Amino acid sequence: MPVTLKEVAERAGVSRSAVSRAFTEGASVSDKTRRKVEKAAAEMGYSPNALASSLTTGRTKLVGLVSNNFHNPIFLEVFDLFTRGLQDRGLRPLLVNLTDETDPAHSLQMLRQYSVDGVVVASSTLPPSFAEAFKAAGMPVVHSFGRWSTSPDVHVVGIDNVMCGRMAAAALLERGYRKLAFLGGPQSATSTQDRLAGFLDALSSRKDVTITHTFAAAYSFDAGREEMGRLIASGDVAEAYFCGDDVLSIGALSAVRDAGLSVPDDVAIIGLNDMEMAGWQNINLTTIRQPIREIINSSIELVTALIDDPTRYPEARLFPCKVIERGTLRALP
Amino acid sequence: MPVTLKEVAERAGVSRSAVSRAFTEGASVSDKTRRKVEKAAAEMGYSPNALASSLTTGRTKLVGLVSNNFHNPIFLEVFDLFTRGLQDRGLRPLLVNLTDETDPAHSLQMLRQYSVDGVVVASSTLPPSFAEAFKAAGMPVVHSFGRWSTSPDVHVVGIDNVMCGRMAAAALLERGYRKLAFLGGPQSATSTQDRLAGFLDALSSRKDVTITHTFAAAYSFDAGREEMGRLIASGDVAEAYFCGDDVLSIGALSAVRDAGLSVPDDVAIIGLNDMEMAGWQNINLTTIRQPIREIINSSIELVTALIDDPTRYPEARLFPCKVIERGTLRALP
DNA sequence: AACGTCTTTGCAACCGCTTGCAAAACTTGT
DNA sequence: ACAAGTTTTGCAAGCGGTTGCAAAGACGTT
Repeated sequence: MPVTLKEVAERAGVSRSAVSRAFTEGASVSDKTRRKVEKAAAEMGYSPNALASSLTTGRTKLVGLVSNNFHNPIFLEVFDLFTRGLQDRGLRPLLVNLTDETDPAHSLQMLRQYSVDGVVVASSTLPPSFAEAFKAAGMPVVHSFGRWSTSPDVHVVGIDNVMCGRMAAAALLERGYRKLAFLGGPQSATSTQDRLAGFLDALSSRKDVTITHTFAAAYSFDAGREEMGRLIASGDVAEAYFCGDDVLSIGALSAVRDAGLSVPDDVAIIGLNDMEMAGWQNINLTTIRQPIREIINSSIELVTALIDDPTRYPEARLFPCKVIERGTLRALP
Repeated sequence: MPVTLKEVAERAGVSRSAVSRAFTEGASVSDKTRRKVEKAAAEMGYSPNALASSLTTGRTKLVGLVSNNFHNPIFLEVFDLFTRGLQDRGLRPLLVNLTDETDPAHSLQMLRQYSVDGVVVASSTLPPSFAEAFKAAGMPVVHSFGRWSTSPDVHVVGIDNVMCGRMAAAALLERGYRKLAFLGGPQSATSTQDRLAGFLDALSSRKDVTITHTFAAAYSFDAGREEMGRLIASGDVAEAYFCGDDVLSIGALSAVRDAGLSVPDDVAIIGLNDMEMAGWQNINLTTIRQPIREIINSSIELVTALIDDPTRYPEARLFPCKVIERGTLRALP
């Protein structure tokens, strides 16, 4: 049904190679034949079949965009930035939803079947084994929002979660809070573990502060609300909470207010991410901003570089976070 | 680099056709050779190149998922459901982000280059011309969340927006509100136009109600907040608002509360969509539920049917909506 | 053992495009 | 007008598969 190279060639009165060359950047064609070809192509509405050409060039311009975060609103922003960034560079995102998937084998196979040029794993909750499996299969991979390490196995772009934990601790201390707690996301997520580790580490030498920690079942409103509800019901409420993520914080906030407690007077909360919603006037969450735009641009840049040079030595790119002052912590003294 | 059919054939000691057949459902192969092939394939880690086979079969199992709604949180749910639904049927979503894109030509070309088997346009704000352009190019298309019509040009799956407008009007009337208003999304969106039309129509015969309407610049929190802020500042506030969408409603709610007015006593609001957030305790928005899960499943089912039979006559599939009672309208008398 | 029938197999052409290579067509210089 | 050099061109093979067709095999009858 669609027009092929051969038909254009016939119409333009040139060989198939000529047509192919007219559509390939930097190929050797005279202006004259290029024009003939372009004219014929335009008349017939021809555009080259990217899949067929991938067969010989070995490039599909397809990039696997793999994630399992389809319930945290910040990921809508993530998908927006990724898809546009990729499109701008002529790459096409093949979206892979890994919700409920525990074994990389299946997704690996499908990414292979479609010979993607590269893969971006965008998730802070997916175990590193996914990115590693893709890499082991020989694909250029970057794990965005993955765990930092000094000698990473795969390329990682994200933030230093340990540092964020420290930063949260410092912010709470500075403001005079002494009875502190960490309300984390899923305990299995590396991001949760690291944030907690940093938080605890920063406070370890302080004899005057008490610290507790618990985990919510997921990075979601309901999980945050439920966990905070449980804490309140148990009677053991801290002065200030570092919540593992904004959406969790917002759930926690809801539970706090439902219990008739006020924020930040009775309970203070600092989140992490700075998703759009955190700035909404009716939420107004103090939080640690994760520079997702930079992370994503860097990830895209890295994956394209990796496609050109697959032997690059794995690196970790970290971006600095900062506290965004809003209404759920009291002001600095 | 990856293993090819030929290598497997050599290892298994059979012809290339035999290998191909061993991997094709319903092909004629004896158990004996199938086993030989499977063994060799497993040992070598072979999986067939979907792109190469698409060349002869004419099927890529790629489906274009086209949208421009990357700022309305409900679309994260939409993407989740679409990607999983497609994956479950062995189809791969090729995501196309149309933000800032006004001309279908560009996306059309890329969908053609990748010879997608079908296209789903998921948007209530994209003009019908996109879906129509894809269809005109000969692709099976369904427009999810598109405008209903008795004789649609392309297949449409969604809700009856006019009916929703009527439903909102009825809900407000029933509860005794008489000074009503519509706060719509972008005026250019067909969904906005239809919701308004239904709303006005249902109230047209009522001499005892007053109706006004305005439009927000986008389906977003900020736009809703800003528009409602403007209305409040102008002094002309209605008793009850039908907002074109939940996220708009939540923005409006924020403006109302900031102005020191109470909901639903001073100002009542009913939204549309019933996104997850509408149910959050700190938002608790009365709204009209749009059954997105059904819409999406039906869309997927329709697009696959369309792939099998591209001549199907365009149909519109509408799903019923219903009012979800929460806290932003007063109770029924 | 010879026959007919049904299943399985391999050959070879093809899907739409790219590309190394050698021939053809231009330039340029003399 | 010719040689030498530089572009530009087409041929043909190949990318990794599929598939129509005819030959080969398996099987059951007689």
